[in-house]
Amino acid sequence: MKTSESKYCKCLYFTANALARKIEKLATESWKKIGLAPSHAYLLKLVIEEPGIQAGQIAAQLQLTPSTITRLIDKLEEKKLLFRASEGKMTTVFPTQKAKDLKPQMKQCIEDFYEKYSKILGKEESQHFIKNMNTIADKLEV
Amino acid sequence: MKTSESKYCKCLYFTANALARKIEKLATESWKKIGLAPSHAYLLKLVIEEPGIQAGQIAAQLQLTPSTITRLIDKLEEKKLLFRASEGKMTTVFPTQKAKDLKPQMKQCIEDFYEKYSKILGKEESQHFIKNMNTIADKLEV
DNA sequence: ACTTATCATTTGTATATACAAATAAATAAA
DNA sequence: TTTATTTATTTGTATATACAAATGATAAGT
Repeated sequence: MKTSESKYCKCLYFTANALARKIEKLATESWKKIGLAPSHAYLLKLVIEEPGIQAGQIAAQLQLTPSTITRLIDKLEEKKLLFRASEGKMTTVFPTQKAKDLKPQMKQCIEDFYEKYSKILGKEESQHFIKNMNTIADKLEV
Repeated sequence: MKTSESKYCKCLYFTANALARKIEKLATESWKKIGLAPSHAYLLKLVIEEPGIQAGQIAAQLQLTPSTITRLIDKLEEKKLLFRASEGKMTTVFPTQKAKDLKPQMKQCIEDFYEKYSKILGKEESQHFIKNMNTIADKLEV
């Protein structure tokens, strides 16, 4: 059933969640080539771009709670894609060589995802929509 | 950090998820009065409106997988808010009296949520935005 | 210097969600 | 009528996420 045909299509909660799930699915497809869940992929990308970034900063950038970041880092550490280095009470995170080697393929996945959705939604429209979502998310900030 | 300040604010995946989480939070607040998670609340509302609705139809309406619906019904059954009645291979679901009694309070929660977000986003804008999300979700339909 | 407060991270626990496999019922094919 | 196929739901298992409490490290107050 299409979202707009659902009884709850008028509800902000329902609509936003249904949309996020569909986008998640699309993203998952694109990242499947390198066997990473989208959230893992974006965290890894961040660490590759800023080696030594602090866990707390990752949380802020990805807008996830610190505990979620701990769990994500755990998984990526298991996969030997990054490692922690403690500095006092802080935890800093670095990419492994394996992760660095993945960089071009990751870029490919991102492009793939971008192509996929802009083909469906249009380049202009999707950019505009993303901006729109950001504006609204910022307004909802507590 | 605001969504628009994140490094990933240009990414559809990231933005849609961050937004959904913020909206979830807002909705959770509104439903807290009667101690229901938003997803539970919407499922229950659906069953109250259509007593005897089939599990599969609930899944279609809420755009969740059948297994997720099973789990949600389990929880609501534990709370004595609804009950299953098997009809052959189908499962139909009915609200209990307790659920029916909650109806006015549920209405209140929905209104509260609506007031909350339209105060922040504007009535017009939020309606428009919801429509926009539906359109996009439909385009992403496989 | 010692105690207390604060801060960053992790752990314990709980929830929502999904996929794949299992089950159970209804329908079609033989 | 038995067997095979399809359909609806549930179960087993796994993931992402969060909140609250615990831990460990620094900083502040005395």
